Amino acid sequence: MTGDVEESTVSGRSGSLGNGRVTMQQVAAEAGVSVSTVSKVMNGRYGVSSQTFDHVTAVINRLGYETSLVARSLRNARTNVIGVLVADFEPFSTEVLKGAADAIRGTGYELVAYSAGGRFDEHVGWERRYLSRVMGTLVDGAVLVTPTVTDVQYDGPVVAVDPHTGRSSLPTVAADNLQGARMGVDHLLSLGHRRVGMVTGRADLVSAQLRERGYREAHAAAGVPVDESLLADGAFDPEQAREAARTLLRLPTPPTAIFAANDISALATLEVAAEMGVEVPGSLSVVGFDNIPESALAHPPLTTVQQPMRQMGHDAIAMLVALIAGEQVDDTHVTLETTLVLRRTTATLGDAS
Amino acid sequence: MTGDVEESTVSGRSGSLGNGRVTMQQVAAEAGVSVSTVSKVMNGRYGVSSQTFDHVTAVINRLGYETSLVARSLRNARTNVIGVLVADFEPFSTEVLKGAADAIRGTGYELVAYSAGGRFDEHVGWERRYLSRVMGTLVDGAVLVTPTVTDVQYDGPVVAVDPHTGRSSLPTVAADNLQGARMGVDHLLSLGHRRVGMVTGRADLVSAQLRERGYREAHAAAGVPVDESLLADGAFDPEQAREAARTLLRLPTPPTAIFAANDISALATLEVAAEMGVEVPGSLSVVGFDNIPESALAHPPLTTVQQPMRQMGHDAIAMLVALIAGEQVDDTHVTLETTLVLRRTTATLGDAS
DNA sequence: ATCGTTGTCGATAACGTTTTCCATAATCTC
DNA sequence: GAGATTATGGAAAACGTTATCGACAACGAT
Repeated sequence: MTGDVEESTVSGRSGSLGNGRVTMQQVAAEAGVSVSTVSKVMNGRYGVSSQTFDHVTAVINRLGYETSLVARSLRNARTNVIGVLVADFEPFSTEVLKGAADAIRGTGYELVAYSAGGRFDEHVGWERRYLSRVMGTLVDGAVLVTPTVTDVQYDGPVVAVDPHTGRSSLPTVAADNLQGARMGVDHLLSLGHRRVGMVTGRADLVSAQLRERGYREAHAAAGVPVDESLLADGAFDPEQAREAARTLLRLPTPPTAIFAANDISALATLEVAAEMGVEVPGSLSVVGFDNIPESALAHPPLTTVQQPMRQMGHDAIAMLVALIAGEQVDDTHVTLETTLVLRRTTATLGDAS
Repeated sequence: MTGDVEESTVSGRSGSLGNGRVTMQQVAAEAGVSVSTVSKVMNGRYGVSSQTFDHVTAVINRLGYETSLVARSLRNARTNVIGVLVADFEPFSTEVLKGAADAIRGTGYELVAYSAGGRFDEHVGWERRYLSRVMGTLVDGAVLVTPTVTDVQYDGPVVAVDPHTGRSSLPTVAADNLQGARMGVDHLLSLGHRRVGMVTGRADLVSAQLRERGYREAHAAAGVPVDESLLADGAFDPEQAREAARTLLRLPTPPTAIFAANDISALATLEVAAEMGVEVPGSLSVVGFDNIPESALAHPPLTTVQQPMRQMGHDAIAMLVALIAGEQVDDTHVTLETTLVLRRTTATLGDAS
């Protein structure tokens, strides 16, 4: 009656099949029942006596049977997997991934990450092709974390986590670039700075445009006119940002503060300042945008506008799960607040410390 | 005869099916051929005239048909996907992932990353369960990048990228911890230091043991006796490493150099030195291990022993692909050389700069 | 004693491919 | 022009599940 009987019967039989894996048929044969019954046992369905349940369970364990997920997926037309497509494993997407991994817990979905491997720009439309390939066959839904996702269109359950756009045809989770930039520049202005320079970002990205707009709006709100010569193109690129910072600091009357569209750019600005012997924050205040991990380690530690990256990943998954479940999602364009992280690169104007 | 005819026939029909995706049946029906033929066209198999080939291709494009990967996998008993299991998306595993993503190109495999989401230690044996679940059903092979993979056993194509062990029952790609540690300590010794302290790592990990052994061997080779009071337990933990560094620097005759088993520990040591007013590298030289991205940003930038993380990911994939193909792999325990990255935390003994 | 009920279990048809094999039509050889 | 060869297309069986439904025994109720 008990399980001991199971243990003694047919021992090495399962190992006989070449390379393969134990199948449900084999379990059924071994247990002397039908595959239907084994299936029921595996899924805890109603309609099997506790006797046979125990018996089949014992056989399953003994044979080390694991259900074939592809067969199940084929049959059920769903995979219970959510895919996250990242352009590359850089700090931003990695943080988003962590948030997503956190949010996936308890949803019944598995999370897998696909990386385009950096070569993203080479293949325009990669996202599109990726989506048509894996959606509905490998994953039930997808989160896109790619730099230029704006033009992607897709009808299935897909949400874009977008550091660079507030809006797209896809459901989106993004940070409030405008508000963040305004806040960062406001901070500088309230410190007494009147000549605030800006290292701008890639002109084609909405995020960069919004951040510049925030810069202007902050000035307008404070009644400070914008000196156009104080804006230099950094293009979200370290090298170009360095160049932009140099341009700014070599001005006849250089700015006393610089707002960078990017932490990368802000870090570059810091380097240039150090090169030129400009004290930060003594003679120059700097504010960045993003709050990538490196910012805290810079010298001095960078004051910056933080995007809630983990939160973005989290919310994206939550929204996607709702979307897949067919629930009515009220707002498909979530905008998350940014926060100002005060560190040591800003000081009141004229303050030598 | 040409393709124009295709464009004009049946237009909106494909959109009629509820949620679904275009299937091969539909393409076949639409093109007026059998599914076999469509399959042949999709896979470029022999036995279809160029006429029908073009015709079917046109229909495929018009309907936007994509082959169902799960059905294909079920039929072929292979998925053409390789999985990488990481404990968490921290710097080390992220770098490995990049190397892997790079190596996967052109192999015909797709790469997906699974994260245990940090909660790794909570579930002992997670790797085991993961493997039995996904292997042979979602992936054809797997790379394990987990902290304590030593005890995992599995017969399928699996290779472990292991920062902490030179050997395990699984095929392994690892860095040469012994040689690296010896090199790091050697550097210190050759700079004239005679009292070299060590902040050791987690005693249960082979990597930590090897690094300590390297420390001792370097001393032996240089004919310098090891003062046991100069070893303090850092346990690969920031807090504990700080404590260890404090202990070392408060010694009656403190060390003039410290070798840390870890960059994390080295960074902690740097902090403690700053706290206590000990000049680096003026009064204290420091060498770390790993070369995580943060090290370059520390102040002063950390001299450290670099593990070739990208390379490890790359080699792991290469080996795994060979394993899956059933090729004879000569050495299943690859050990990669480490290199010393000289930055600014080391100086000759007594040199005030 | 007969007739529903319930409780168990198994046959079977999908799911969307790929592949092997067979049927036909077209072409070639003598 | 008859038989053999070659091209082309399709039928059907698998891959390993799950869900629906029907079969059957055992049982209580009338």
